[in-house]
Amino acid sequence: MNNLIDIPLAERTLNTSTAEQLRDMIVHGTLAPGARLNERELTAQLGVSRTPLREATRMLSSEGMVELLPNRGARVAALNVESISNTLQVMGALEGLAGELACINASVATVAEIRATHFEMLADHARGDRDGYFKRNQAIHFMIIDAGGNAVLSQLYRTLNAQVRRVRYMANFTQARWDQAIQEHQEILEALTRRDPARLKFLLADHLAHKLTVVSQTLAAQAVVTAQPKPPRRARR
Amino acid sequence: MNNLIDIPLAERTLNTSTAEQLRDMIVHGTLAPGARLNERELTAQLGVSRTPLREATRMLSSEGMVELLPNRGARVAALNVESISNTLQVMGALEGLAGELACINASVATVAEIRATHFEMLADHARGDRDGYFKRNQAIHFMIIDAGGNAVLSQLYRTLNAQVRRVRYMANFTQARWDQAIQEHQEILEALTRRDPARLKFLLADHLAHKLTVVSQTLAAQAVVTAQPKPPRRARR
DNA sequence: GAATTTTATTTTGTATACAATATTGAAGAC
DNA sequence: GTCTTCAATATTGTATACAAAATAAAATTC
Repeated sequence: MNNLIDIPLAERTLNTSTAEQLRDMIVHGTLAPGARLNERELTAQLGVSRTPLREATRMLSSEGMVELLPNRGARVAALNVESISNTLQVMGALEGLAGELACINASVATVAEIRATHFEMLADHARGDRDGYFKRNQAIHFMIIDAGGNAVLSQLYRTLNAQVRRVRYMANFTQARWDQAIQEHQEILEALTRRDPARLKFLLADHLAHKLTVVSQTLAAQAVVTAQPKPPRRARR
Repeated sequence: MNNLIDIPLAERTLNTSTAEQLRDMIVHGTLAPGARLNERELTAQLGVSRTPLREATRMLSSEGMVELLPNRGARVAALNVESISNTLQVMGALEGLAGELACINASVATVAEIRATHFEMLADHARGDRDGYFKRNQAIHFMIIDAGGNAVLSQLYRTLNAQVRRVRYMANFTQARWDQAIQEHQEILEALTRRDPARLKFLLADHLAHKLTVVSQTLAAQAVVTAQPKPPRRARR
């Protein structure tokens, strides 16, 4: 008989992949904050029936991506300064913990890989490649988080990070701030290399606090982003 | 026209209440760690159809309460020392943050209410009323968390707390540990009253570390708790 | 005209039907 | 006896059908 433990080789099912697609659409802004999720439209668009679509939206609601309105379906969670600030605060606490854990648990190979990615990020910075920079930057943060070896922490961090990624703060990311962020990353890498948990914790928290500043400015600038208006309905009979 | 913002007066729907029932069953151990969630059985038991039941289990999977096995449904997430230890570590980081925030944001009235509940908890301790103690204890921790004024943090803490509540660690909760916990709570209250964020953060983290010890012992003792065996199937034709 | 009621239509919530996969038990091979 | 093979059954995944609620348009009142 097959043992229950060793089976998740598994093909995925529609609810999971639909959730992934919706998450992407929300992160990329295709589904704007506050937008209603119309099941008929989305089923047509994604080519699935209502059942897996609804299961997907319910999963997203538990992740905080969408809000459920009883008898009115779901809408994309709002993106205001307060909710993002709250999220970043929590991420700061999680990064702090991850930093401490990473100092204890990170293998030499992992630190080496973080260092390598750090230099690739410096290259992106030198070239002025912002997209590249953001990718490496994310990768470094994920590696530090994962180096802690706490799966619950990693999972939670990713969920929260997706929320923050919904804010497109490129515009408010000045060259000066970029240079400063690079400097901060330099210190982060040094603290990790020296395995100095208190220092690493402080630096990561500080780094995130600066990010909060940039994101807040962005949100204040674009004020409340809402969904586009609905098209008119066709005439009766 | 009705504004979208002010509507969630709302009656709840079946998926939400079913999720609540399942969560309770899992927390109380009616659904043991590792147990498969049979849809036919559960629909009969809860009196709902498969659709809301499935939506509920999908929500629970995003909360980490159950695991989804593609084409094999869902099972209650395992309860091992590692996952609980991970969860408690994260809760510690969150409590630390909450403590700092509470020192800044808690109203005088809130602190007074926490103090009042603290004394009721002392009464429970004096009477040896463990159930009462656990309730007040939970209430105090939730009040501190909520006093921080970070809704994301509150929400996350509650989700993680539900996971930990699945461990019934009463047995390993000795009188000595109980007395010590009471002492720790005394200091926590004092730090909050003095609005000393660093101290409060330390105390809360320390308090949770002790809890981890007790929980670990419990889990080590009862080893791996698994589901009861299945009843035999009726004969063919 | 504006405000209100009524009716049509859409949208969501829930149940069920059908299809695909997994599991079980029995029959057969050895 | 144990190990395969195979068919019956159960279980899950997905689509659809039906019911209830919400929404929007039209009709009515003032």
